[in-house]
Amino acid sequence: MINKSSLCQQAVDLLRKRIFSHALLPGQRLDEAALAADLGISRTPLREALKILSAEGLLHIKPRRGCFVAELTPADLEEIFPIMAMLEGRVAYEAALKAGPNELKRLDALHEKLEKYAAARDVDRYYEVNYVFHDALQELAGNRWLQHMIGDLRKLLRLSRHRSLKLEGRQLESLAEHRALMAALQRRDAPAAEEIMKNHLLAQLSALRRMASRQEVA
Amino acid sequence: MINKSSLCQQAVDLLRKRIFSHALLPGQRLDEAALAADLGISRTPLREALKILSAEGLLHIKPRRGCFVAELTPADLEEIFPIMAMLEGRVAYEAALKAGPNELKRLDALHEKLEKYAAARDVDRYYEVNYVFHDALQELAGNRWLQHMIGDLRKLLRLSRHRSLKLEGRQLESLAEHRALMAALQRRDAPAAEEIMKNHLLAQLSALRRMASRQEVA
DNA sequence: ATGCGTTATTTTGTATACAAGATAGGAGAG
DNA sequence: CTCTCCTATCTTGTATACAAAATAACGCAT
Repeated sequence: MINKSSLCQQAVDLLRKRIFSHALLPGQRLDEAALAADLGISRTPLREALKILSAEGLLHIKPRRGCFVAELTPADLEEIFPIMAMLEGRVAYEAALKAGPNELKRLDALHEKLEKYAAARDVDRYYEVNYVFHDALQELAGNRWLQHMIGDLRKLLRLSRHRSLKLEGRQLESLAEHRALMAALQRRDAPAAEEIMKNHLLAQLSALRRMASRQEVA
Repeated sequence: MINKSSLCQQAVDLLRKRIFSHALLPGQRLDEAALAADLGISRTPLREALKILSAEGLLHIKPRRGCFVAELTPADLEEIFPIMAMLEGRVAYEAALKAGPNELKRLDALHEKLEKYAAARDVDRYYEVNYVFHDALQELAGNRWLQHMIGDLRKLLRLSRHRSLKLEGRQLESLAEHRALMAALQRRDAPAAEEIMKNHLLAQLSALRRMASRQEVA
């Protein structure tokens, strides 16, 4: 690991990683002096990093009161997932239009991996490959701003663990949705791809709802 | 004007204003020392402000080389407007579902103003009221994250002047679209409202294209 | 013992000082 | 006269020091 970039950028990267890995928990307060000492840097670049993360929505800065890791409520998820559904749906639409034989091969290879990990009940790898698949699709769509918007929201969603795949039967559903998506892409059926992707995202939200209500009971 | 917030926040607000008013032009380089002196603050809070504006996409920071006002290319607009169309379309959809008699009255009042300023050929006021109308619709939809996403993109679009209304006949078209939107809202026809709003945004892009090609000729 | 007010301490916000990389200008060689 | 390399200067990046606000602690009165 080469430390070539600025300390501010390094701090941003590291804190993001800590937030995503839940080493820093939503709602938690960050002490500047302590964090700076921990990272081995001064408060100046650290504060710049905090401002950046705040602008990204991962932190909330309360003036004169400190910096807190952002929290997503169920109500937030109810808003964010439908937006993601639109954006990712659009990606699927554009990708279907642009998909050449080579790109389809690459996507299909990723899809095969999904099938494999699903069969092996390996939720973590499935999740990971799923992420790569969506990423590959975005690259194929080649819409930088769409990618940017989706990336912003995806970052926010990583604030808490949303492992809807752990819900009984959800992984199979997810896999079926991916299968249908691949079929639509191979048919170059852009509207179908869009619709399937939308429903894929909305199904995730639905699964999360079911998990939440189950936890309330328990 | 009370200076109660932090110097960083004040710097953010002021610089944003300068960018939006085109006192700072896309591509322009910002000298930290000079800017700090100009604002009467030190470089510490100024740099925090620059990081925030960079995260918002209004500035680009090239490490060790300085800070530049962001530029939007026609290609960027081709990507951003369709995304705006989706998001604002969704706002119209949700607003149509939630619209009560009082809210419809308020929107109608704003629409009347639009009609008035259009008749008076007052492009600036039309633009302003148009903005308020879209804002009121977002408030009515009551979807904070949707509002947030749209706000982010709208900020970017303000980097350069996109006065599509100045194009021959465009203002009349725009007005007709608004009229159709109001009608759909009053009918509580959410899908129609969504479609009209989408087309309203895409028509703006189309007008911008026509303006660009006309300028190329000239 | 509890509630309030005052003081002490911690923590954020800002300014200044310094280090290192980038730019510009000039001197020397071809 | 032009190109290159070296040096001087400027600019960004970082650390430290200080001011002001917020929190915590303590004592006092009820």
